[in-house]
Amino acid sequence: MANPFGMETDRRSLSEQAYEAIREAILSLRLEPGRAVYENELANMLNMSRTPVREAVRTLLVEELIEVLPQRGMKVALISEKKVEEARFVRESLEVSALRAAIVGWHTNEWGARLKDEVQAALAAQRKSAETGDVLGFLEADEWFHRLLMAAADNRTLVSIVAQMRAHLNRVRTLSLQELKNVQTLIEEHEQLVSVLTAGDEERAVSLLTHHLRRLQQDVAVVRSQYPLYFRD
Amino acid sequence: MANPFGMETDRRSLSEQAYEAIREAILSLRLEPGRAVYENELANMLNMSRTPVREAVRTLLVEELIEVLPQRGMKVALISEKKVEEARFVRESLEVSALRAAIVGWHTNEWGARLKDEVQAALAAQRKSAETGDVLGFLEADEWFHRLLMAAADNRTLVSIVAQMRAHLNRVRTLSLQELKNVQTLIEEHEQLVSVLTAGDEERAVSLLTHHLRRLQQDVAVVRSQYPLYFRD
DNA sequence: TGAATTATACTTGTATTCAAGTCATGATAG
DNA sequence: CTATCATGACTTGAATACAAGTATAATTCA
Repeated sequence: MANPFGMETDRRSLSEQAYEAIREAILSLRLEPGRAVYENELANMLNMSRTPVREAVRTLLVEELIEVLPQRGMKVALISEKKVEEARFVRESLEVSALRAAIVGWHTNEWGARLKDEVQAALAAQRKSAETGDVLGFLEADEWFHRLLMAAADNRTLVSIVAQMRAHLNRVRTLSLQELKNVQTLIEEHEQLVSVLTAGDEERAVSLLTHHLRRLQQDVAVVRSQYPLYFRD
Repeated sequence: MANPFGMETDRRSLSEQAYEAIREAILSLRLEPGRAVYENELANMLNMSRTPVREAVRTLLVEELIEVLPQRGMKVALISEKKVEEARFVRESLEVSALRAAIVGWHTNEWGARLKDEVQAALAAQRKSAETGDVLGFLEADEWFHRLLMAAADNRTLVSIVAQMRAHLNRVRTLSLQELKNVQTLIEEHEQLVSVLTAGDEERAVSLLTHHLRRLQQDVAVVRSQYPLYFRD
């Protein structure tokens, strides 16, 4: 056997590894908005050639997380208020629709029981991250929670689009949560949503979720005033 | 000057050209669902090397229009009933939301006047394509019409996602429209929608649009029975 | 004869090489 | 001193070369 220690080499292609690594670096703001990056630089960082990096960049280009200036270089996309609001709008539309489609099965079918436990786990994880001040962990738990909400709608395409929208929203959220100020409110809204959902009040649930998802709109202006260099327009 | 005749060489990158060409070939069904394709084959067809083809494929992969089987080849994605319904659901959610967001300005602001003329032009184009039996032209005019509906919402992100969803829906529609049977109904629904919209009846407009967009659900089963080899699952 | 094994001819994945555009720098001509 | 034009050091874009996995055909051995 070529690999007696089971030190399994990453069997994902280098392109995928590059994609995930670069994307994560952008979303976590380790690669800050507006920063110039170069294919060679990324390739060296990731110990690979330019080829897989280029393929990863190609995907990040579609997601508008990177911009390429031909023959001049690339840069991490600046945050655009317009783009953020567009993404937020799309997310609200889809997540509300998913909630409406799923609410029937929330009680009746198999989803209900299994989901409710996991929802509690997600909430617990979020509370814990809030206590320890782990912003990144908080956002992960938040994503977990919202994914569970959508799960019952059984629409992977929808979930993946929402995830794509989240990419643009998360950079704002990461910045706005630096002081972990409003996290308590967010968690409370999650809990409220769950209780209304188990009570079966569709309209109230939709209203709560809509309100919850619009909260970001206030943050944008604040964040922009704190980090003007991260913004475009 | 190197080019005295103004024979402007395509200034788009080869990657982009490849992407558009391959995508168009898939959507028009010239590359039929399930057909095996190879990077070399496509590169030869397009008179370029594998490199730009690979970059194009990378994007088509994200859109789920192509599948790659490592070290074995690629194939044009089969039509999936599940995927089609997921895409249709997403489209309905977004297009309805856009309509609701835009309906206010349909009368009042600048959009109204400019749009209405173009809407009539789009409808005319659609009627003409219906007469001449031009399926591809019909779908293009249809897309034009729906783009105009969404335009007033001023959300490019939303429009681009709907366009992505349309890719999966269009293959079904292209097949179902081969006999140009229901086109009259579709056009009439468009006209109705416009008149209700100018009348300012939001709820009725939403109801009409929803109904219009759900029409595809019936077609899928019919198309599948006619072209079973194009389907997965 | 038949099953296991080795060639072989494909494929995609990745690295490397070459081409061509951009920009800053500095020499050069006026 | 100023404006213009080479020059060179970058960049991304694209082509080619090489590596490695897969499936099929050919071959060997029992």
